[in-house]
Amino acid sequence: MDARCENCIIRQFNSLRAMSKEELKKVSDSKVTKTIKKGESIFEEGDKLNGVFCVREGVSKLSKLSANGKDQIVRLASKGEVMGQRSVIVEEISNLSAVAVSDMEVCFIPKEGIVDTLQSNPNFTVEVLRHMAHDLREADDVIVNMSQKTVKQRVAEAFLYLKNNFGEDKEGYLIVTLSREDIANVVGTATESCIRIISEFKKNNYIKTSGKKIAVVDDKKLRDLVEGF
Amino acid sequence: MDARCENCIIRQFNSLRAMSKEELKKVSDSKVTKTIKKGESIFEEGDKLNGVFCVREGVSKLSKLSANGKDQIVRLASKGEVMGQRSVIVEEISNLSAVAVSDMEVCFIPKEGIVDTLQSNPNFTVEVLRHMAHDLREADDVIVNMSQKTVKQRVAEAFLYLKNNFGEDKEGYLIVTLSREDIANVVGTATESCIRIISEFKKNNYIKTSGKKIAVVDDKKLRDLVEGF
DNA sequence: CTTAAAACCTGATAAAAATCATTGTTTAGA
DNA sequence: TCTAAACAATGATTTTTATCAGGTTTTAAG
Repeated sequence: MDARCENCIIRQFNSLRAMSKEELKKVSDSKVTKTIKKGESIFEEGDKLNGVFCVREGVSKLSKLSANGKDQIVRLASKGEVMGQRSVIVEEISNLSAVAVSDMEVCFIPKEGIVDTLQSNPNFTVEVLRHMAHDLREADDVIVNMSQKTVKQRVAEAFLYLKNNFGEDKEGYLIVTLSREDIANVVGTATESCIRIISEFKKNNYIKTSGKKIAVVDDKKLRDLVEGF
Repeated sequence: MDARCENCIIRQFNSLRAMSKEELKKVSDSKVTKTIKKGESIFEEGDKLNGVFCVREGVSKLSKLSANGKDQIVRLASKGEVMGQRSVIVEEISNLSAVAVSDMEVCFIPKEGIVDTLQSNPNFTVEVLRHMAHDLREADDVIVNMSQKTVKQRVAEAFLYLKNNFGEDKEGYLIVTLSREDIANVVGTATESCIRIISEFKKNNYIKTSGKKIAVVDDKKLRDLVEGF
């Protein structure tokens, strides 16, 4: 039994703590660890998933292809998060693609381990349910942001999100380094528009850049912008 | 025990079918029925909900106020749907407001009935979980639509949605009649922009109107528009 | 180190959408 | 049935955003 993976499961699924020791052992024992290089795909929209993926190291983007050929990034998953739960629970093919944004290490948990526990351990199920209810609430917020905020506000929000959720290095640069195109795809805009806004933020000293790395310099100004001042 | 309400619970919560007879009876017996007039509020963003509301008759809009003062309608709930589940499950204050779009009849189910069953009946919990996983997937789709489709495409989509989900009367007019402002708030646009697009659709004979009632005339053209032709 | 490809950036322009202003039309209530 | 308020519609204008076209810089592979 791999303690790191167990922790990963517990933290990531955010609910597996309700599993009994034996259940957890069973799940953890059946895990398979994979190394994935930046840019490689973990699963694709339309794939049938036979289990869930826990992120141990690195960051993955979960995206959906839109009719016009653009990818919309729906969320980012990093250490301690699980990908593919929904598809496993509803037994549908995946509605999202997962692609590594940095070199990654993920562990795969076959669905049997999950599904069995769902059936037999109500506490576990309630915990998963709580987690999903929380995600759904966040999705409501994203919908409101997407439809009511300007591109500029959404870009500002994206930087604050990256800072608060993934942190910054000693020099203040965001740990998660996305390409301009990826940022545009998170925000739902054209890459050029995104770059223009980044240039403007840089000129205003809201952020600074070094290569493709970005650092938030003026938190407050970005927050004000998001709030509409 | 009120058979109509029982049906309402079963269909709406979409998962309560997994409840045992006794559980269902207990829940149904504790129900309170309310009549709500068009325009009246059922609950507000920020309210603490002590139970869920089943819609028996009429339609309600579930919306969230954005920073710029506009309401974003996140979904519409009609006969057989439940409002407030998420807040009850995660025991958080409501993130949405529910306002009647037509005269309504709703029944209130105190949270104890739900929460007890969640703890004790794994099948029920798994069903609720499935339902929520499904909603989350739909939310992903909405996010992609909002960020990647034009306002015109979203308006077209809204009419198709209203037709397919709530139906039309003998003359072909949509049963759910929303104000232009409400349509704009579903689509996430300015009321005037929405009206302009409605006028254009009318001119092109995609739809026809009679007062504030709207009828889809050319399904295919609207679908083509949504798909980007 | 060289070089090709990918990523980034900027300007010009066009298209989409929001806003402001005004008028016409419905609707509900006195 | 009259009237004020709410709603719908449209024009003019501005702002926002996308698109196209062309550069420069960065990156990775030989």
